[in-house]
Parts: sequence; structure tokens; C-alpha cells
Amino acid sequence: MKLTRKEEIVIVAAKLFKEKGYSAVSMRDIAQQMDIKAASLYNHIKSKQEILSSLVLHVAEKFTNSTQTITSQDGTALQRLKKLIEVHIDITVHHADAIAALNNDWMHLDGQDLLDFIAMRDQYEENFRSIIKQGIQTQQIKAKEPEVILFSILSTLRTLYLWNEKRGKLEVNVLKKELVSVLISGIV
Amino acid sequence: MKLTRKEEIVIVAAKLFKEKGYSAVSMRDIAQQMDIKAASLYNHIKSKQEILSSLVLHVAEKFTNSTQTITSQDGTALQRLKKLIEVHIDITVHHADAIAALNNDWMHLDGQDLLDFIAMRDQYEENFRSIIKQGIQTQQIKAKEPEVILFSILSTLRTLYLWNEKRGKLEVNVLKKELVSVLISGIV
DNA sequence: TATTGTAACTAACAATCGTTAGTTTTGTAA
DNA sequence: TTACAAAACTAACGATTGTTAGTTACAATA
Repeated sequence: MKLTRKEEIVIVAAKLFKEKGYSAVSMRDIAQQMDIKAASLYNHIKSKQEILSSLVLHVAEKFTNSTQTITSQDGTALQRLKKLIEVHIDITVHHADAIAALNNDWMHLDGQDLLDFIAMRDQYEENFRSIIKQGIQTQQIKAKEPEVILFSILSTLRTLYLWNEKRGKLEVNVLKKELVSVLISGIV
Repeated sequence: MKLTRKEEIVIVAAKLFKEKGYSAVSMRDIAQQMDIKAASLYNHIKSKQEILSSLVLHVAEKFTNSTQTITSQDGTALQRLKKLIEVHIDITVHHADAIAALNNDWMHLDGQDLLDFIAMRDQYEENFRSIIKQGIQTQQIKAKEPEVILFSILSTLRTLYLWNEKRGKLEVNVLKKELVSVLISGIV
């Protein structure tokens, strides 16, 4: 599958955004990385903002869709929680750069894009939360503060894009298995 | 204890950095928030960079110092790991804004400041890592990939500054206890 | 060969950036 | 009241920002 020029730009921009953040990357930086002039970028994109929203909303939708699928499946709360974690890991490994922007630069979205993103993020969190609460109710999960559990799991998953680089030899499936185990069963 | 004008500026800047990131906050933004003109800031600080490095290096040193103390104490690996987590939570709760900059804007430090920061961060991680490895060796901790355990705990701790706002009613000591429990013993 | 679409270019714009110089206001101590 | 230091001000600088307009190079198609 051949990439459009626009897709190439978005990919290159994502790498730069990951390193310095959206605001610290200029259109001239992006252009230089593609060996063209800044003005030439505008043959393919409407604005710098459009790069960001392509990047962030695309992967945000991916999370939302996957989550919806799992939540509507059957199985115990714990099974679905594990599945949710695994899917999050999968998406992260395949879209590490975009997720950096999603984590760190979403606040630079504007207008409807910003509202859409926040809605998706809140819904994603709410999905996790409701499964955790279910798990507590059915006594599959310890009766801790649900927010603390939610926070602990989501923090780890959201920061995974940073550690994935250093993952090195560790294969994805091993990472998945180990991480699910650590998050669910603890370390003692 | 009365704050110097410089300290006031750093505190105000930290709040803004937390919301939009270092690069997206202008000196005029900071000045406006203090009800003065941008040029007036320079009666108290040398540069925008100095604000960032004051902010980041100060709290980085705090982490380093606390860690050193604990590592050189006695007790089992697991006891020291718990203590490390508790101290990290304490510092985070009391310096939430500075930690946002430490997490997200450290790469905008320059020169020696950047090198110093990276050295401190690496050392901090290495401290955690060695305690975890010790714990595995003495079979207090499950024989998982040490990097996965390290990553899971540090991710949660580093993102705590975000959730601390929503902590709401949850008292610090309760948070500490619950979080240590979730990180160490898991949720099932 | 002529045409067309893609993708690059040069040049420039208005706005904003961090920062400096020089000056004035303000509060405190002699 | 005078003197001094702290902290504000106005005005401006050179550099960089995202972006636009108009033009050119090149390949594929008719």
C-alpha cells in the first residue's frame, strides 16, 4: 500500500512531535526532514493544525472502536479487562508516534476536534471504569478505590509508547503477557 | 515564609507550562498572568530557560536526595520499594506543577542543565531497578522481567501529578496506602 | 507533441517570539 | 524630605512563526 504525500508528512511530523512536542516543531522543521521547503507542505495539507488532528483523532478513533467491540462482548469483567489491556498494548506498539501526540499535544487541538477528542477520551476511561466496578461487584477484583485501580492501569498503558522503544528483544506477545500479569496480579 | 518575586514567577509559569507546555507559553502569557508587562519579568529572571531549569532541576534534586536516603537505609528490598513509592507520592502531591514540567518539558533544557537532569533521572531509575532485582533475587518479588515491573511502577508514579487534581476527597495517606497495595499486590 | 496534474520552488506577509535599553513609579529607610 | 533600591513601565530589536501568492520542473496521459 503506497502512502499519499500527506500521509508521509503526517508520519514525519509525528516523529518530530514525539521528540519536542507540537509547539516546538516548526513547519520548517517538518519540511527539512522531508527535504523540501516549508511552503511545499501546503500543497498537501491545509495547516499545521490539520497534521495534529489527523494524527490524534485517527488513533483516538482506533481506541474507541476497539473498546466498543470488547465492551459489548461477553465474558467476565476480568476477562474483558485483560482483553482491553491487550488491545491497548497492540495499538500502542503499532502507533507509538501518534500516541505521543495523543498523550502530550491533544490540548493544542482546536474547535470541534478538541471537543471530539475529549469526548472519546472520557468515554474510553468510562469503559475501563465500568468494567473495574463490575469486577469489584462480582468480587473478582479487590475492593479498592476503583479510581486508584483505573489510574494505575491507564497510566501504565498510556506511558507504554515511551518504553516500547527500549523493549528491544522483548517480543510483543511476551510483553503483553508479562504486563497483564503485573497489572492484574501484582508483583509479590 | 515570604516568596521572592522570582519564586512567584516560577510558580505562575509552572501552572501555565502544565496546561500548554513550555514552548506554547510565551513570556507575555506569564506576564499577563502576573498583571505586569513581559519586559518586567527580566528584572527578576535571566531568561525563559532559567524559569524552566529552576523548576525542573529543583524538584529533580528533591527526588534524587530522597532516593539516596532510602537506598542507603536498611530493610528488605520490598520494604525499601514501598518506601520509595511513598516518598515519590509525597513529593508529587506537593510539587504537582513542577512535575508536569519535569515530565513533559525536560527536553527543552539546554547545555549542562540537560545533562544534569538526564544523569539524575537515570540514577533515579537505576535505584528502582536495583531494588527490584534484589527483590527478585531474594524471591520477595515474582520472577518477571524486571524492566516490565520497573516500567509499570514508574509510569504510574510519573503520571500521578495528573490524577492528583481529581483525587478530591481521597486523603493523601489513603492514596498512598491504596496505591502501594495496587502496585505491589495487584488487584485480584 | 501538447496537455494536464502533481509537487516542488522563490519571495514575501503580518504576527508573534524572547529579549534589551532606557526611563519612570513606588515603597522604605535615613 | 531626601536617598536608594526594587519593580514596574514604554519602545523597540532581530529572529522566527504559520501561511499565501505566483511560478516552475517533471512525469504521465491524450
